[in-house]
Amino acid sequence: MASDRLTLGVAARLSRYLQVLTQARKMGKSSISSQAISEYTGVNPTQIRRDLSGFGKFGKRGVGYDIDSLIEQIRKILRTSGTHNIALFGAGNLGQAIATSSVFGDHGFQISAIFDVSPDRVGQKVGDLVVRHYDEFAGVAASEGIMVGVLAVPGDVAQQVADDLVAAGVKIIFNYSDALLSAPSDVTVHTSSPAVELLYALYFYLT
Amino acid sequence: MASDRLTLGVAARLSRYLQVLTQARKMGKSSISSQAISEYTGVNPTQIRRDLSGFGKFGKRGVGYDIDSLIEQIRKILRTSGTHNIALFGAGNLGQAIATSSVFGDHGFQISAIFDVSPDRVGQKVGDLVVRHYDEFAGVAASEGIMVGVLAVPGDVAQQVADDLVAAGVKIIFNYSDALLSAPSDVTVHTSSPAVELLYALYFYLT
DNA sequence: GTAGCTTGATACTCGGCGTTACAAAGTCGG
DNA sequence: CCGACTTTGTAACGCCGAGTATCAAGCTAC
Repeated sequence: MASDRLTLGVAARLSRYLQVLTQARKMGKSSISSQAISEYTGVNPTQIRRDLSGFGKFGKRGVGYDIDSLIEQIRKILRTSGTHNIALFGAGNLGQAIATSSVFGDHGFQISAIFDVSPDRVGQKVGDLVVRHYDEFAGVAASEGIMVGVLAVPGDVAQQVADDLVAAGVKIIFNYSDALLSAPSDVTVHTSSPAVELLYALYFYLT
Repeated sequence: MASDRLTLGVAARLSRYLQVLTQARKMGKSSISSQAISEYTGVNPTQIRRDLSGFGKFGKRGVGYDIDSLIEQIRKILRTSGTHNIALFGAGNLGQAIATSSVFGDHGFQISAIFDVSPDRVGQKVGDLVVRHYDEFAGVAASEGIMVGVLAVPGDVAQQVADDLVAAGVKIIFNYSDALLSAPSDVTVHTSSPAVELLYALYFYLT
């Protein structure tokens, strides 16, 4: 079994290819060249071909890569082929935006529950789901085996929620709040920080 | 003039340090060690010290770095000290979430206008701003010198808005929609793709 | 069949980053 | 005042990822 862990760089690039492929498919394309992927990702075309050819011969010379089959192949490589249940915390503006967007669904992540504490929001429908009270989370986590939690809560309660998630066995926390979160080392915390990315982009524009 | 462009890696890390420092300051801390920054960013402490010491001696041995002055120094290095005006497009759930959040403001980005096309939203107040009609954008861009545009619009109109931004001289586009955007090479397009980042995190958890 | 793409593969180089090690400078407790 | 401890600043070394250049093989189209 060639379960050699991919390097960070390869895994990151494969994920990005996946995004481009998913969108290209939505736009009705059926095949795409490494050159075209390069234009959308900024990754060198040779690098792209090397990344892909390391796992098999997915492309057709003179044509490019078949989008549907390439998506499937990359999903296999990343071991994320199936559907993954995720839980969303916070049904405010941000939570609603996430719940009604297709960004997660397009990549095999199904939001299986939304939690909030506000009585105004609990019981309301957001997308296809009904917002449940935060107290119900422990039970849901146990029965559905939630591994990923998405935090769309205010920064001052984010750590508290994160602690509860860790206690319930969640292994990946996606943090949309601006708080810095502490978690055990076996839990992956990813904090979304648009302003930081913006600073970074701005620097390269200014110089 | 030492306008040597920083390498990609250094600029990216400095931006992340800035996020940690900003949050640490909010939590009332006044100084921080490279070790502590490392725990939040995952960057090697030696690497952090090397990044910083390349520009001057900012720390105190035995103590750490003074947070306020380090933030100022990094801002200087990144040439992003001042306040930057950005324009937000789309006043739906996502747009409102962005407008009322402090993530951009904390890093010197001031949202100076919000645009939408829906009559229901135009004229409404979001945060401190009144939503303006999208048609007004060209005029605002000319008078305020907007360089950064944030797209919180549906995917099917994102490219159209992006084209208008390019025409108005915007140089950095931050795309929250799931569409792939085409733009001239002198315009930086950054697409937020949480699902991709999630896939990436999931891969490393599964293996 | 020929011209023109595009993939697949190899060799080479360069640079970023982790690692290790250590001196210098500060804090803290007695 | 002294000694233990912490933390920065700096240098040396080596690995590995990624860009570059180059070429053969295979597919399409005319």
